[in-house]
Amino acid sequence: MILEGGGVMNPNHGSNLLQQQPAWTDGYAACNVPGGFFGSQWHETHPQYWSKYQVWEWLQHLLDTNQLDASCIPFQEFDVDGEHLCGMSLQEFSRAAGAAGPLLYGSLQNLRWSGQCGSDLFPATHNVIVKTEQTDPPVMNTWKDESYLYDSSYGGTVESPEVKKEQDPPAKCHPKKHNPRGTHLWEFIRDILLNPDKNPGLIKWEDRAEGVFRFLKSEAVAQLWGRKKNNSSMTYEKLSRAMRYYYKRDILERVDGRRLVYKFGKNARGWREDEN
DNA sequence: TATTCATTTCCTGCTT
DNA sequence: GAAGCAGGAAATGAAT
Repeated sequence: MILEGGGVMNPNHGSNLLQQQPAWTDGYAACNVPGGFFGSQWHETHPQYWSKYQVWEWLQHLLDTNQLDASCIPFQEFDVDGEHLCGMSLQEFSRAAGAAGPLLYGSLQNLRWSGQCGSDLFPATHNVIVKTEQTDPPVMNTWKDESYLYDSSYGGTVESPEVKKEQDPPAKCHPKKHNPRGTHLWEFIRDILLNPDKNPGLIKWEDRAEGVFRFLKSEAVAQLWGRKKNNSSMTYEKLSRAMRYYYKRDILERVDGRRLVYKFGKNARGWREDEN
């Protein structure tokens, strides 16, 4: 292992990450295909010009910011590019995503016409004037300011736990108990597995029914995770350490004798085919 | 301000 | 010898 500063722990690690150019795009250029994992980020581009993967990133962002389980949004229903997405009606969003449909629709319309997804995100869903054409430029540089990210406040249809308690039995869509930092690593891994068309040979199921999967490009996954966390120094070695901590929490189970193979445990949710 | 949580980083030893 | 795994220890940063 090569240590920063000649083997001494660098006290400033991560301090300059936002200025650093992600180096991983070089090493995995084979994956840098249109609509793949390595294009520009969704918030840098107008929704009309999103690739399928950017649509997926946007969905993931909504899960993160609204503290929703991945089961709230069936990603397979959104196997479309930005142009197709922008053409979907509120009814189509509701049909595809159920209770989360209006949230998705409102967020998208907000992005399309105001270029923001801040705290007034959801109210826009009720007063959206659907335009039939637009000529916004593909790249909206103001969106590069990510200060709006991780804003979880909106007044949508997904009720607070307090409201839920007095109403329906446990619904599919509910806020997470604790997930202040957005997607957990295991959820990130799971979502790659659940979206094989967005997963250019990074991870594959070994036994779908048992939740056994294998890393095909371990370092590429680590770099992708690092990109999500704004940490360009992420490696598979570090990622795998985080994975091993999941053993204690029964989120993952050990698979003895097989390299790069993991198995979802009883506390991992949303990976089973019949769960969505 | 202290605590908790979910990593992240570094390390040693072991296995493949 | 390289790569990966296991797990201890400490650090980090955001949320509570």
